[in-house]
Amino acid sequence: MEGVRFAKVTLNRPDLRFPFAPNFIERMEGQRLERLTRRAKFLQAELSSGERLFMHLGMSGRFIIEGDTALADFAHEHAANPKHHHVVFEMENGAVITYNDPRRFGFMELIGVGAPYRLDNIGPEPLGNEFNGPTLRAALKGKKSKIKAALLDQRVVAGLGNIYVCEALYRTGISPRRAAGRLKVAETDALAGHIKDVLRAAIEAGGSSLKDFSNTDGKLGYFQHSFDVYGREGESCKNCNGPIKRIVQSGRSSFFCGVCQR
DNA sequence: AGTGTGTCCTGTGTGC
DNA sequence: TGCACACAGGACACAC
Repeated sequence: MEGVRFAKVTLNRPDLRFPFAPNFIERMEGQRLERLTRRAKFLQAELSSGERLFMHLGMSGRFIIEGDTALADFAHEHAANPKHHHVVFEMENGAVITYNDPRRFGFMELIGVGAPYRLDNIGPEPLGNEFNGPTLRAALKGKKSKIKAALLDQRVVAGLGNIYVCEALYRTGISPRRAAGRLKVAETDALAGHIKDVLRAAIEAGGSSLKDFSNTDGKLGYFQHSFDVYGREGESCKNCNGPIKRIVQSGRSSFFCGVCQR
């Protein structure tokens, strides 16, 4: 899509999770997509008009790539139901990009030139140099919230979700119930390292496919087979053989080993 | 500043 | 097989 103009934009409904921006189609058609990047869990398209289109897949969103310039080997392993085709981008080079999202937890937001966006004040990318033991420690300083909630807070570190927080805490041997501001220096150092490690391993495995997640080639990821604790309630801990527990924290499941994680 | 709850939706898996 | 129900990768609003 980079360097190519939007020839035709079709909206099959007035909203996803949020309503589409006013005059969405008119503001998109004819614009060239200058750069396509990612920040946290958001895709960002910079348009030649200077406006920015942010796209979030929510939990069930996916893009389908078709047309005469589509990657030859692009194909989803499970077909999408066309009744959830909500947005279609027809590019000037013949590529057709369709956004499909059964649950409609995803969204697209078109932000005017110079206007602020909700990503402006989020934390560092976990795989970047700005995220490390000392910066994590600084972000957690004085926090009374649980470390589980703190790591899901995008202002602390951007882009971690429920799965990888559970896995990183297990690898570090830290209970999800610990107060975030009371971790020791050695613990925040180790935690930052394990966060990077688990993300790198997951990316290497093509991501985690719980239901129908696909990576950017449309292929299923397989990191779910490498989970140590996520979704493994009642199974034995790989380290101590004790049972993996599940608790609910701020409405989300936390999986952990009560013996290894303190 | 925290925590907990509810909300937006549909699809899937489980248990009866 | 049919049905009811719990639960799901995220982010936000709101009450307390």
